[in-house]
Amino acid sequence: MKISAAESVIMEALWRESPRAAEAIGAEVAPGQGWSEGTVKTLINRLMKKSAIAAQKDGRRYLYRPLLAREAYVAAESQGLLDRLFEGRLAPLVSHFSKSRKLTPEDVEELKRLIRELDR
Amino acid sequence: MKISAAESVIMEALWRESPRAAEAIGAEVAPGQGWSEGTVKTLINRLMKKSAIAAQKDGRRYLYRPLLAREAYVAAESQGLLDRLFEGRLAPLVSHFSKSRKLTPEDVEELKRLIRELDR
DNA sequence: CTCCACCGTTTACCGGTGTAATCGATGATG
DNA sequence: CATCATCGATTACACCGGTAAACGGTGGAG
Repeated sequence: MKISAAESVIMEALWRESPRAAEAIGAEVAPGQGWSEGTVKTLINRLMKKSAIAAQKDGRRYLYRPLLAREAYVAAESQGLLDRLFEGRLAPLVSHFSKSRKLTPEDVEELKRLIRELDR
Repeated sequence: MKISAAESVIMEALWRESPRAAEAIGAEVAPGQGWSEGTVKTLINRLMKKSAIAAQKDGRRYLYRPLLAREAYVAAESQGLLDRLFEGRLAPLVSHFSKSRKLTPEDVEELKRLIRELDR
């Protein structure tokens, strides 16, 4: 099941810390997104219907935690982008960024390090 | 204005070859997507409203061509993914792929080549 | 025991998207 | 010239997503 953009904001909050109550999630993300508490509740419910998160009772409230791992989500999204725009391959994407000069010197340094590791 | 997934199929066709008539676009993409000709027309119209493509009259029909450059579209989509999932930086994305072993030897070779070029 | 505050659930609504049928103009055909 | 086949334009409609208010149960306060 696809996670929408707004839903992913909730997921990110839970990936940062879980389990947490709806109130805590709202407190963290609602102001920045300009959301009301009601919006947070709706998104939590939709994520439960999609089985992306689960709830465990804690007294009178629920604590939520992710069922979908961030790794899996990131992998699917990234692969999707590569497939749609770069024939499924990573090198053309890197090439795109290098051409558009969006790489900081630190990026270049880290890329070099990664490549070196790949050889071992 | 945002280009939707279905619309991007039309864009890709026009990026491959333009200007072209609606019929030619449909002939190329409709069967693969399971679309009728009507669907192609609708998508073309929406892209015109979004000023992502333009039409020039050619006798009794129109020929369409992209106004939005593929480069710009790819750049926006890619940056969006990086921002949402990798703190806006490229290195973490590459790291993600290397960790999940999604890199072919050719990918690694090409990445090395790219990195070498970056130093110059 | 009663009422309230709180929390999750249900319902609402609008705009966008996927998918398509219908309409209306116009060039081609008999 | 009248009719037909074609195109693009208009309209349709259901579903999803963003945003939120209303509803309903229940634990705690008086």
